[in-house]
Formats: sequence, C-alpha cells, structure tokens
Amino acid sequence: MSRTDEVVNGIKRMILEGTFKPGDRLPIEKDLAESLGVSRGSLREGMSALSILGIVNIRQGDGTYVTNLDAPQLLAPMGFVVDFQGQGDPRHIHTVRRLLECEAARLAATRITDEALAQAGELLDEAARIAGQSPQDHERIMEIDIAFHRIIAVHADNPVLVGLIEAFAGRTLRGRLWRSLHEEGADRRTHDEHAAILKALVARDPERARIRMANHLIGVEESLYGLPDDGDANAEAGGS
Amino acid sequence: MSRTDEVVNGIKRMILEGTFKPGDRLPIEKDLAESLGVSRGSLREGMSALSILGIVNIRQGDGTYVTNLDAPQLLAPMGFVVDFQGQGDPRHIHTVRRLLECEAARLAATRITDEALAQAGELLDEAARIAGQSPQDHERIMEIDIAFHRIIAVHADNPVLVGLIEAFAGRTLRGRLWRSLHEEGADRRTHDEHAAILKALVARDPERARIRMANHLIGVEESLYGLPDDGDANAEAGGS
DNA sequence: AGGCGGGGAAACGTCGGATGTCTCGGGTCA
DNA sequence: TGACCCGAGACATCCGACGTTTCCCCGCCT
Repeated sequence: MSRTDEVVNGIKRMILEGTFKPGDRLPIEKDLAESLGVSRGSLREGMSALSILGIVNIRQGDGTYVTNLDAPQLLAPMGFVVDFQGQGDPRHIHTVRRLLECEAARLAATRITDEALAQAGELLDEAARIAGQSPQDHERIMEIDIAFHRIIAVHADNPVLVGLIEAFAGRTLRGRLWRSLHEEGADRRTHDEHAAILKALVARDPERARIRMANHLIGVEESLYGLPDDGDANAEAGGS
Repeated sequence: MSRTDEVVNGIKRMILEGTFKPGDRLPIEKDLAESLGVSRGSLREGMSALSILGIVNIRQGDGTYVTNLDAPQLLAPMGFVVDFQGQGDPRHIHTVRRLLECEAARLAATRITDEALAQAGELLDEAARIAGQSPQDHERIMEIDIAFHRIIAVHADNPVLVGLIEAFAGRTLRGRLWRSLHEEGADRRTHDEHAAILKALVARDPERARIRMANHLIGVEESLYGLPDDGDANAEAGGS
C-alpha cells in the first residue's frame, strides 16, 4: 500500500475512532506528516484526495478541517459519474434517478411540513409567472425545477437518499435535460406535472405522490428518447 | 481554483472530450505536468485524487491508465459513506439499500439467465451444506451471501444500480450485519429467505421477487434494531 | 470605550531537484 | 528455444525553499 493510501486510510481511521470529530481542525501538515511517518508531499497527496471526497475541507492560510460528514456532502463527488456514464447511454442513470425520486416523493408525502408545501407552491407560481413573459428566463426556470425536486428529497427525511438524488439529478443531468425539454416546448407540461405532484403531497397521499413523480420523470425521459427505457417504469400498475 | 483542481478538471475534461479513452495510457507525469502548466508535485496531487475516485489507475514502474469508467468502478469509492454514516444511525443506509436491492430483484426476475439461476442455486446448496457442519465457516457463508446478492444485482442489467448496491451493501455493512445475525442464530432463517427469493426468480415473477427480497432485508434490519425503521417498508401492501 | 486598519505570524500552495523502487522488454547465454 | 539478466523508463518519496492567503493581535483614530 502506497504512502498516500496510508495517509487516506490513516485519517479516515482516526476520524472513525473519534480522534478527530466533524468540525475539528487537524494538526498542521508538518506535524501530521511527521506523526504518520511520511513526507509533507505524500501527506498532501492524501489530503488532496480526502478533500475531493468531501471528508476534509482545506483552507489556505487557515488550516484543514473535518467536514460535517453528512451524506449529501460525502455523496456529492459522485456527480461526475453522470458525466462519464451519461455520455453514451443515460437510460441507466435515469432509471436509478426515477427509483430514488419516486421513493422520496412517497416518503415525503407523510413527512413534509406545511411550510415546505407552501414554499414549493410559491416556486411553481413563480415558474408560471416567468413562463408567461416574453424573454423567458430559462436559467431561473431550471433553478426552480431543481429547488422543487430538492424540497421533496429533503423532506423524505433520509440524508442518504438526498445525497444520491443530488448526485444523480444534479446540474450536469439537468442541463442536458432542459435543453431537450425546451426545444419541444414542454415547459407547460412540466409545470402541470409538478403541480400534480404537489397536489398529491398536499393530500398527504404517498402512492399518489409516487405515481405523479414517476409520471413526471417518465415524461422527461421520453422527451430524450422516444420509448420507455428500463423495464416497466417502476411498476405503474399501482392502481390495483 | 487551485492547481490541483485544475489538474483534476483538466484530465476529466480531456477524457470527456475524447482526448483520452478508457484503457489509454496517459503521458508521463513530466510531460503531463508541463502541458497543464503545473509542477509535477501539483500534478501528482490531482492524479492521486483521480486514482482514488477510480478514474485513473496508476501503476508504479509502468504508467498511468484511464480505467474502464464503468459505474461500479466509479461508485466503489463511495463505500466509505457507510463507514461514516452508518456509525451512529444505520437506518437510512438500510432504507436505501432495501430500495435498491428490491428494484434489482424486480428487474432481475425478467432478465436473469438460466445459468445465473443455476449458479445461485449452487451457492445456496453450498451454504446449506456448510451450515450443517460443526465448525461452521462463517467467513465462507458471508462470502456466499454477498455472491448471491451480487448475482441478482448484476442481472438487473443496470451497471449504475450494481455500483450503488455494491457501495451500500459492501463488506463494511455486511460485516456488522453478520455478527448480529449469527449471535441470534439466524443462519437458517436467512437461508430460507434466500431460497424464497430464488424461487420467485425461477418463476420469473417480478413482484414476487421484489416482495421476497424486501421481506428478507426487513428481517435482516430487524435483527439489528427491533422495529421497522423508515416508513412502511417499501409499501409491502403489494398483495392485492 | 469602541471601531478601524496595519502588520506579522501561521498555515496552506507551489515549485524544483534528487534519489529510491518497481515494471517491462530486449538481449544474452546455455 | 527457453530461461535469465539487466538496463531504461516511469512512478514513489523525500527535502528544502519561497509564494499566497488568512487570521488575529496590537496600535491608532474617533
């Protein structure tokens, strides 16, 4: 095992053992390198990796700190999987995204707060207002779309789920999506689907919320490639 | 943006643009550093990070190569999320794992090959044989458990799903689980649940497979903490 | 007394070179 | 023809020096 790996595993182990806790400031590079028995260069290679993984936060002129280690923070670096995987064949990613977001909608229906529902409603209203303007602010509309989905994800009350959704439905994917959606003028349809999801959430109906979300995402996927992609679209026989 | 970030983004961009393709050998560190306008030390910090993220593979004495960039490879480094998140509260992780594996079972039911089914059957037979022996090889039983779940995940035919499952149901989590399961002598029950899953797969019945998998994982979770954890356990009203 | 700004110490950021270690492949020899 | 040797090439590690940024204390002004 290389020195760099020793550094990475050593720091991770020390964090797990409680030597360093979230928010703590790590010893300076010189001391840390000495205590691990490596040179400062090797230490820095390891810390650089830990920084990109979201485990530590390095601030020039200040010091190195352990992050809060919450799931979204730790899962954020996975966003680049979308870049590489989504290049040729984005279907697998959309399938996973749909699975995650449908579950989030289902869970959120019984957990979301009234405040969050009101906030989501305001977002949709704003989107509707912008859509009426002549020079539509597409950037802002995409912003609202992301915020709307985020509210739902967050209120599923599962940080791991939130992290995965943010990684798989982040800016990279959305950027590609919105170009397609716009070219076919699907803004209105998207808004209606969002409204349907919100309605189900307001009714605190998990199955309805899940189905509305699935319906929305399938619509998005179909504007990318004509046919349903992977299996039977999350078992939309839900009606019984 | 630091030089290290420039290196990371630069290499990622070059891969995305097709300058380097999976399996390609990168230029030697000296040349690469020069072409990016950074010192070799800074370059190495970036490459070290890319290596840990599973994007490149550095081999001493040989060279640096672009990995195959498939989802499991790219998602593998996220396994440590289980270490940090699962420390205090593993419920959120188990919830996500259950969601992922249930979907995998559902998809696999219509896609798994006869060969894979036969292989899975042999694994369960071997586990049953070992369980009868006096000095039970717990390590091997855990090995078989992982292999069984992996066969199902792989035959869902979605590499992204496979990567996530391997990250969230990897050795770390399983190690903790098997200790608990063993202490309460749940080996037999686990085997029966596995057999039920396999039976549903052989019948090519997606809903049955999903439900059997959910039932199995809920059993596992309950041996960790008495009560159902996160919501209604994947809507097991599936009967109807 | 309180607010503001300068300056120095501390810590990370970057660089260059030197040396160690490992892998691969060509050449040699039996 | 096959096994072995060895040297070139490439990554691994270390060291020392200097640049850049941040924080914070101290002194000054109001």
